[in-house]
Amino acid sequence: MPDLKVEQPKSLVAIVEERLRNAIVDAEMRLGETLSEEALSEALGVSRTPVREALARLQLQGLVTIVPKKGTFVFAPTEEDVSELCVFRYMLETQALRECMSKARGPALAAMKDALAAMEAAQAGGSRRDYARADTVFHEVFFQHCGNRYLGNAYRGVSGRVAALRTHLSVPLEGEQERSMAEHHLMVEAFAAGRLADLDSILHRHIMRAWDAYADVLRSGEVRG
Amino acid sequence: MPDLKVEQPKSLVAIVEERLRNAIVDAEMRLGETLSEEALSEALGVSRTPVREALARLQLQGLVTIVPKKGTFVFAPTEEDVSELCVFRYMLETQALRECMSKARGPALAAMKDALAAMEAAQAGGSRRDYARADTVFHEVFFQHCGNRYLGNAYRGVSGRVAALRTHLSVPLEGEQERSMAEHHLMVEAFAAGRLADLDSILHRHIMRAWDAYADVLRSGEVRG
DNA sequence: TTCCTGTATCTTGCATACGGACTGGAGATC
DNA sequence: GATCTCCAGTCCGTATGCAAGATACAGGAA
Repeated sequence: MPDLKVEQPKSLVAIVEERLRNAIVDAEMRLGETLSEEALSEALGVSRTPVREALARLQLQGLVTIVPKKGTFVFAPTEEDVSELCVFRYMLETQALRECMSKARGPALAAMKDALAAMEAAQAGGSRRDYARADTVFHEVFFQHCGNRYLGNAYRGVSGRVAALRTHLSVPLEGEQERSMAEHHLMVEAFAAGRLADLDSILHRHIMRAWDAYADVLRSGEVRG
Repeated sequence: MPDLKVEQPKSLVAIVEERLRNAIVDAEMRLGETLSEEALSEALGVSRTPVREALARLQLQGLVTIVPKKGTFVFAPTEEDVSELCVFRYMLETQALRECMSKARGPALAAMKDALAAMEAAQAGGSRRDYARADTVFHEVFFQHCGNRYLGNAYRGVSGRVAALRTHLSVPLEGEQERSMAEHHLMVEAFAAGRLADLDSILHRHIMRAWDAYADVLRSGEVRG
């Protein structure tokens, strides 16, 4: 018998969650913005129940903050937050890369090259949002091939924030995107060559430079509602 | 004016979540056991809504599995699961210890000693459940003092599973608890002396030995409902 | 003016109702 | 006896209603 498996239609909760997540990550909403369950449910054309459940999930991903009886707000990171997030992210990514290299070097490399191509395409296309998305995909590759689901889950738990910061706080600095591309190229090269130490240091520099940029923007206070 | 701040009564969701979590972690429920939202809500004396929300949170902690339209089940780890979990746990704990040592050595050491004392008390008292709980607290200390909330969150995301395995899969092997105590003592000593490399290797041995024990029990198949 | 207070209106927390999807078993059919 | 079909029971997904806390603001008292 052929494989006739049908995919289940997504639940409303899943749809709402994805929609809201995209709205936050793609900067359709401002950091700190107030969200009302009722307003959202009306805007989305569903009842409050799935909205509420989706918001609860997003809270666990750190994308919104729910204050009892007051309201729900898009997350608003402090400088310290961003710093800790970067440190944590570096820890996860470096570990994931280590696992990738020892367990699934070939497939991981191929996927990284694909993602890199997508980044180049986005850069050529000139859309900052597309570039940020491709960047996100690139880093997700590490976790798809690391062979440890818990590592991947942990990353998923912060990837929303990372991606959101990328979109909200990235400023089109002179040559910034070019430097980012160059670093990604270097990472792929180091990975292909199996130079783990180099890879670590590039990744560290890459993430910490991003942190600098974010911190600058945060200090300038331009992103608050 | 004196400080008269009142603590907010916990929400029903939080209460239900904690209650269910304890029930799973303390092995009041069997691994793989079926949970019905309605049955739970009746047993707990609340409506399905908070139960449902609590179950969703527990799913994100990996303590239950929700199958759409079918039911909710207490998690049932495979041998592979446990292996990946141990690897991941070692990664997190070793990183947390590193941060503790460089940022909050004194307080962390004090807290570890307290936890150790509690473990000894539990051992003297002879309750396996109390010992397992104290063990859990000991390892949580690392994350309370590591100064990185994301690291702590990531641990919270798996600590339920870790704690549950401790209770479900630990068998009172000859001298097992004594060996565990000895290892914890060694860890505290190494931490106090600032011997990070030793600490790492003790921790690694400690976790991997636990893994061995769990795997044995899993293979024997005694824990399934 | 300044401060307090009552109230209108917002928010979420929780309970409940209904319908669709799944499961297991009794009975019919071959 | 084996297999199919139908049906009742159970579960979840979603919508809706009500209660209670939080907030903002108008209006009165000092």
